[in-house]
Amino acid sequence: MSAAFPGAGAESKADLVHRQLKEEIELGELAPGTPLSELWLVERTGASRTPVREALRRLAAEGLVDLVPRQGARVSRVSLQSVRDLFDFRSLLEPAAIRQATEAAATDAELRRVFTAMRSEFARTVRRAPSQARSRAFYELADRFDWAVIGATRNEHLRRTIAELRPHTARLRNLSHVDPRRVEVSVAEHLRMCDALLAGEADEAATAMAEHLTQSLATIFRNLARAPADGLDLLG
Amino acid sequence: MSAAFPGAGAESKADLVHRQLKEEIELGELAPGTPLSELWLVERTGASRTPVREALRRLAAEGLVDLVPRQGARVSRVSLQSVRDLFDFRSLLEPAAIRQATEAAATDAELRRVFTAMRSEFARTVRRAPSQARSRAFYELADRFDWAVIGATRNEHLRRTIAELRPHTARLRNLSHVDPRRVEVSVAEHLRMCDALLAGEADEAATAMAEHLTQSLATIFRNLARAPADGLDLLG
DNA sequence: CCTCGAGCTGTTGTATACAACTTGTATACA
DNA sequence: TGTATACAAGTTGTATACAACAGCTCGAGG
Repeated sequence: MSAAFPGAGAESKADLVHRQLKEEIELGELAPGTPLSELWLVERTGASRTPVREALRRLAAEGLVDLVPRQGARVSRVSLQSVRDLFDFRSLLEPAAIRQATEAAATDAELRRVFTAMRSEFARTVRRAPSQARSRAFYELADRFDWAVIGATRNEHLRRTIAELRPHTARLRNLSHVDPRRVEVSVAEHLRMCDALLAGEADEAATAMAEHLTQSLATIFRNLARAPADGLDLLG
Repeated sequence: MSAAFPGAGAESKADLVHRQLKEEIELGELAPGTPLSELWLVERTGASRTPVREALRRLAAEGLVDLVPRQGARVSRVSLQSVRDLFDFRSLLEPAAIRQATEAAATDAELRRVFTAMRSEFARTVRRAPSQARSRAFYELADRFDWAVIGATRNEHLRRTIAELRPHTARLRNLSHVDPRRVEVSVAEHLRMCDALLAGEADEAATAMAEHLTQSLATIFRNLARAPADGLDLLG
């Protein structure tokens, strides 16, 4: 019983290429602006042009690839303005999402269990000595937190839209350099969100999320001013 | 010089099929649930399977088509829950958008001119005697208003997301029956939005938009309860 | 009467050949 | 020297053939 529902067992080649490329773009292995010729991707992935094209089109719809007709695809560029836009938009969506998650948790014991466990993990993280490993562990945990919030979001459109923004955020993190001191503060922000969510205080949770995003953006900009990052266009 | 920027002059067959299908779905000519076999679309449009597939994939990304792997595409279904989700999401996005538009108009004379002209048109509409023609004219005008707001939205993500929701809203209007009395009220709501926007009162504009959306949803549900609409699943 | 399975039919997934276009280069000319 | 033009290489857009899979009918067996 490997397939839970029809068509779930098999991953099409288009899915495969899409997933691979998405991952590489997210990790920054394919830098912004990198040309993605269909033929090159055919050689690289072993698939034929048809699934490669489909993957590129899908990535373009997600904003990870810029597609110019009759000219080809490139990994989408990242400008200062696009970073601002991304975080402004997240500041609109994610407070609303955590508000819905808070309301959902009020009547869903399993959800409360998940967030309680996460709260413990965040608390453990903050007691560890600063290190590369701790930073990695924290961001992995923060990712799981974000996905949990997304999963608890009732509104289909809201859920899908936030999910689509995540690769952009992840890429930004992998393109810029991590500030170890940021981890301390960010853990505190996540603890605050967990507490509010578990206490059923939707407004407080939303506020905490908004401030968390504001702080994240500020940190990114501060670090960018200091260390003019690798794959970023600083035009905007 | 018909092409303002590279690749703008020619519309690919994929673009064509996409646009045609989108329009037919929006108008309700292709009812929710209608199967969209690739071969059938090939016969219908004259294009080959490759562009047809691309169009279907794009429509699926926009949520207008449901795509089941190895099984095919259908025009996406509309449930009561999906209508609620749509309007809840719009209530989150569009007040923010009109807020940005209001701020933009404060420093953009051309934008003010556009909205002033629209205000006049709305005022003219309200003085006409109720009729089918007036309803059509009003909705066409309301559409232009929405697009103007979208166009004045600074945030790229916000703009794209709202634009992507519009076909869903339009389809809903074309699937259900128009209530002539709603026009009266809706015109007033649009006048209020125009006034606030032109006066530079962003909060008032946002509030007006939020209430407008609330009223729209309420009307749709009221009419649906009375006249169980044609192409809608009433499961949710 | 019901269940199960083989085979058929029609569908989507994939590969590939061909057409149309864009860009860069080399050459001719003012 | 600068400019325009024709050619060539490489790219994407499109059509189509083939492969793999899902659903169905129909008959055999219990």
